[in-house]
Amino acid sequence: MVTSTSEKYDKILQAAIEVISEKGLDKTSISDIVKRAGVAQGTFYLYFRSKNALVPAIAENLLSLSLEKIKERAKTATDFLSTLEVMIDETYKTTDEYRDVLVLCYSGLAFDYSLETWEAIYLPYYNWFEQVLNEAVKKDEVIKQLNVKWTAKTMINLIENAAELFYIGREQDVTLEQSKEELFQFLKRSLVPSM
Amino acid sequence: MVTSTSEKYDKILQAAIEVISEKGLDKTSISDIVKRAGVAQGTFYLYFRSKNALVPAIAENLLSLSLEKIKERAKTATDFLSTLEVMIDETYKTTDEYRDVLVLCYSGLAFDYSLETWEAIYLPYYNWFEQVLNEAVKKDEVIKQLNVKWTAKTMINLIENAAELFYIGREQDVTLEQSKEELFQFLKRSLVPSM
Amino acid sequence: MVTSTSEKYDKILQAAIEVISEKGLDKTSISDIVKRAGVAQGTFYLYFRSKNALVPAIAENLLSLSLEKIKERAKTATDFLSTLEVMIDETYKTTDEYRDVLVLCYSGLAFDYSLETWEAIYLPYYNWFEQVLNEAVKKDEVIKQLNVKWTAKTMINLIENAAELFYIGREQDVTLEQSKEELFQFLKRSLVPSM
Amino acid sequence: MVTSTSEKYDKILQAAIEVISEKGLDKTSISDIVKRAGVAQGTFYLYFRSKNALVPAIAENLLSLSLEKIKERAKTATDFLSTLEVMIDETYKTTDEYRDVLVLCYSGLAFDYSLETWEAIYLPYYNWFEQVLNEAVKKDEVIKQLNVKWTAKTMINLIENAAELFYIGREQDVTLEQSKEELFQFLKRSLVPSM
DNA sequence: GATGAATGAGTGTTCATTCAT
DNA sequence: CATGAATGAACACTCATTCAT
Repeated sequence: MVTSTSEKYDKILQAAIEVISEKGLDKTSISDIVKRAGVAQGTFYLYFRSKNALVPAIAENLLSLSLEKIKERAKTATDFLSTLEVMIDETYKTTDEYRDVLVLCYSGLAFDYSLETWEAIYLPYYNWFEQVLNEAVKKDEVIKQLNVKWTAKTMINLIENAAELFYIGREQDVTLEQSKEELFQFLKRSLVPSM
Repeated sequence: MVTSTSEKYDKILQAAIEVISEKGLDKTSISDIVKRAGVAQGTFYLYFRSKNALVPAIAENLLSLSLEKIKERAKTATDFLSTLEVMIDETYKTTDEYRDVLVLCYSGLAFDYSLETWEAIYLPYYNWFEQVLNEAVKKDEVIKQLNVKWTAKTMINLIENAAELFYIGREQDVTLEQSKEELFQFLKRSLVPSM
Repeated sequence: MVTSTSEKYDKILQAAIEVISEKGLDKTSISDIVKRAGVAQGTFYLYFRSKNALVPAIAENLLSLSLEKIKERAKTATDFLSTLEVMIDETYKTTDEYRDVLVLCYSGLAFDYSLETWEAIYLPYYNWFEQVLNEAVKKDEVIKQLNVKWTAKTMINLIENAAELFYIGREQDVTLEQSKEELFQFLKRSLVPSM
Repeated sequence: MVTSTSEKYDKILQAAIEVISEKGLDKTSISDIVKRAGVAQGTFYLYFRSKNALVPAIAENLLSLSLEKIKERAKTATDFLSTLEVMIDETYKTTDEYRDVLVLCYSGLAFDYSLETWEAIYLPYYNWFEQVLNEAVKKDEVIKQLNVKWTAKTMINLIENAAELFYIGREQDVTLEQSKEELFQFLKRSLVPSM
């Protein structure tokens, strides 16, 4: 996953995100994308091996943006629960903004990519959150009997899913605040010592 | 979602599940499916509006099968946690058996279907589990301060995701038993009163 | 061209005229027609050998209707020019009412039918008008140096074409009355002795 | 109607005229055409929006060829009747050479094209002949009481129809010379002052 | 690097037609 | 006569990809 960021690469990637948001991956043609990006048909293939190669690239782009923001805001968080709040809030925000492209990314495996690709994309996020959990364990902010690796992955997935459920599945039973709060409490109960 | 179960419909659906399991949706042609099903090309379109219409149909088929089994086994469960165990166990089993088709279904929204379709498919499962949760609340088996609707949806999603993570994401850090146990404890801590 | 007029035959033919008027021949499927006619798919083939067989059938239907009316009204015409006026008027009327189907019929040969079919359809019209012309010659109402057969065919074609030009080609330069009058004078000048 | 004449465009168009002449439009597949033209399947769609888009393109091609020749030969014509003779002769020739494709073109409206398309194709022919008629009026070669626009259109149509009737409808009653002569006299009587 | 004309394999879908009931 | 489920051949069209410039 080389993030060779040239001007054209970015143009194409952003155009792809836009067009796919509007039409869905299937109905989006390379022709649509290059037209929007303002480059030639062949130029696409200077930056992406194939149409399908877009999906992980988009995912990486969005996920690293999102992680960036989370890390930034988490700097000011003094305890684990504040960090958790930041993660939830930021994940909901990203999901709201990119909901149409995110269904692609969250379900990337529905497109025949090697797991390695996706592991690689999520690794920085997983690693960072494992670290957060480990520190929380040390500080007795969360219970000790956790498989940290499993918990990190599962929680990240759960948060993404809850957001997806809210924005895309359009739960009509709860408000945004209620959804986030319910999720927060759900996780807190599971992780934080009763007293 | 009319479950008009004619002989041909079933033949085609089962053939589709088989072929898609082997080749993935993209690389599966209608021709592949009808050949396997032993019907004519045009017959497919008597039962499915389009190729994409297969996805919700498959999802409904698998989910209702799975729910059937869960309900059956849950009959013998005396308390909430036993029921939870059954759900987890059965979800992992289904995911194992149909992993390649399930990525399609779990990520159904990546294909341009109306949410209504998916809501309708999941509704029986959601409804059943809401009922289970409500009874558990009554019996003080789980905490009272739950938004039952939200919790039902989220838990079902979480269990599916954990199974997907294990089988498809191929977690290498935990065994099957560990994964299920970790999940069980995670949910138990969040739902069951401390003592 | 057997005009075996059964109830279903008529239903199907009328339905065909309606649907083809709306969607054009190409985009009209047998399925559309039988649905409109309220009969079963297979029933169509009890009355028509194929989809293409509809075109001459429609043509015959419309042309014989039109000829019927012309003959009826021509009975009261005392001279050749009155008869000509009736032909023009009635042809314009039919063209107006069935313009969308008539393009099919007027250009029937664009569909691979044997000329014999079309000759047969037009024969009664040609024959009747030849007779009219012959009588007019006898009565010195038209010039003598005419090839009657050629003139009959050509005039019928010309009248149909002028009507088509007016209604379908949507001439914007003349009114309905002007178009008919211009045509009438055009033919009169060519056929009627100067004094 | 952009006559972007690139090499490939011409190759495809000529191939289409040939194949359609042999098999008719319906039974001609794009595959037939591109094989004959020696280009790839997809190349067809770089130059024609669809299969049906061939029809006006062919019509324009043939009509402009025909008009070219008429204009050329008409240069030497000293009076209106000579010009008329040229038109008739050339129209019969074109109809003879391209009879199978011309039925398509003469009946273009049977294919769902906008009238504008056909108006545009015929416009140069109409315009040229209107001019011819106007000059003839000035020179007292034809009668004054003509609606020139209507007459131009109608005469062009009539000539085309007479030729079609002769070659395609296979009149068996007259020879080529007789048919042309009959037509010429028919028009002459209608247009030229008696003395 | 950038272009965009050309490629041609690949496939979903339609629909006229048949035939067992 | 009537039905309508089943057929399966046939095809227009798309589009990811390449490559000469």
